Amino acid sequence: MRLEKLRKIEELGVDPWGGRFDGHQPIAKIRELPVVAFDDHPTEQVKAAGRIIQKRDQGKLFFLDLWDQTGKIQIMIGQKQVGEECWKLVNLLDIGDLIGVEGVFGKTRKQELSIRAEKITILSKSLEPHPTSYFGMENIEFRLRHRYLDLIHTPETLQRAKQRVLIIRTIRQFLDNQGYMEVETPTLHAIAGGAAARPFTTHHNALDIDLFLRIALELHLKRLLVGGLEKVYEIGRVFRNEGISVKHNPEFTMMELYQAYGDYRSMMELTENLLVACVDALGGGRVRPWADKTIDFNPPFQRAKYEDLFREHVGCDMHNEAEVLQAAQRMRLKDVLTKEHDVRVHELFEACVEDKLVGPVFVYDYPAALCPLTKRKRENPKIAERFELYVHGMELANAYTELNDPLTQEETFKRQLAGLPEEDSMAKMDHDFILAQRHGMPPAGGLGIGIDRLVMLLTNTQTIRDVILFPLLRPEA
RNA sequence: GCGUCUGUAGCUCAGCUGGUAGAGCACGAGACUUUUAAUCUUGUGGUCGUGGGUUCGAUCCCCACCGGACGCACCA
Repeated sequence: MRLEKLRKIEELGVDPWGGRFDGHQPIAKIRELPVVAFDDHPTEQVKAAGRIIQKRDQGKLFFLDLWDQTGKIQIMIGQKQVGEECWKLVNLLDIGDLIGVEGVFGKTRKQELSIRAEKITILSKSLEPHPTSYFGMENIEFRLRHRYLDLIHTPETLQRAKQRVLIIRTIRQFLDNQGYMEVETPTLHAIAGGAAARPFTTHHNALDIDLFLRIALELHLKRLLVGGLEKVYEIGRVFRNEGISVKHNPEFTMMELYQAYGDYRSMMELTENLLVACVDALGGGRVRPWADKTIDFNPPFQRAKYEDLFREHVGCDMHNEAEVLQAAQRMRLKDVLTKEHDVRVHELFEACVEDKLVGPVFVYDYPAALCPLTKRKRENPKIAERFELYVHGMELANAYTELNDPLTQEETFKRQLAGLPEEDSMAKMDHDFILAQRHGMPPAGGLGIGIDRLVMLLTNTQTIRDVILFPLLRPEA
């Protein structure tokens, strides 16, 4: 059917696939121009390009709704006004086609801002019918598999995509202004370290070696600290070969930064300032909606010691091994007996505390065994100088005072390796990294933020797949 | 991986104690130079996710498989 029209357009001597179309204005800008009713003979010449999303055929007069990234506007096309050749073309237009319009800006008798077309240029024919604009796209799978249509026909999807860009741009500006240097480190790793996650495996043919897609940015950025890049960050994709959920996509975007001569306290300040900058950049105030609740981003954020939260919600002292074991058994945690104390502690924390954290709240001072890359407190080596920022039960940021002592680092790597399948261990022995550290790594604060989750929280989006344009889906049969 | 729900026209959805399907929009034809979910007349459009089974007969019941949603598990 549409192929038939395509042929007819070609018979008119017109290229249905268009070409360069210069000098058009964004529709939103056109709508801001001073407006005169068509009956009062406006003279404002405008030029727009976009997609036809609706058509109202009035015989010798056509009304189209033209849509571009910035907005939509009505196009009025009269047979007498555009001439015979153009009129033939207009009759071959469908919803979904891309066109260029040149004409006069004004408003109709019904007060609708419009462009009265003098010339129509077809820029591309749509051979497939588009979803109807009124009913939109309800089927989630259909939207995800046809994100290009979702962006056109679901305003919120485009809105979120734009907000994501704005958030990332704000982070870059914020960090660049503070003298941070943005770098790119490898995504192909020989050892997938820096976090506890199963990596994706791939193979390099020429070298005939297996490689892993990175699960974190950490270890290369720290090598750069050794190399004298004192304030460094990267925003990049990481890959974890694990389950998919409303909070997890196999590939997601991390921002990690490192500041020489800082610690986790300086990271706390920075995190707070950075988030507030993002919130302010989006507009709409610092108290933001989240499902049927709200999130208050007004600083200072709450600060809570891990140990205190543990006592409050689990009901015992996290250092008391016997009580912790009892609590773990009471909660029916799996394999309690085979796990070491700190692991039990954290499983209890996740089971009893996490969901109760409304936040934003900095939870700080973690059991050391959970944190092989973190500096221990000088006065208490069982505690690591780490915090996580929680918002409505979601981990949004993670920061350490970085461990810069290569001897301790080697020990924590070894200790983590003992008795654990390597892929389950956060610390994979990485001699090359330790060698770098042995050349003198500055004391530093480090911070990681899950960008996708940040976008979720700031845009009131309850599922990660709606802040990622193309989330992973199983291919259709 | 387990459990619950789900898959009908391009889109949004009806339907049926089991008798091989309907609407709106979109698309085609016709009328209309101020419509805006345009309207009016009329027409086209479906392997009812796939494959088996039960049945005289399956979109409907049963089984398996393939997608998807949610929950649990996994994931600091």
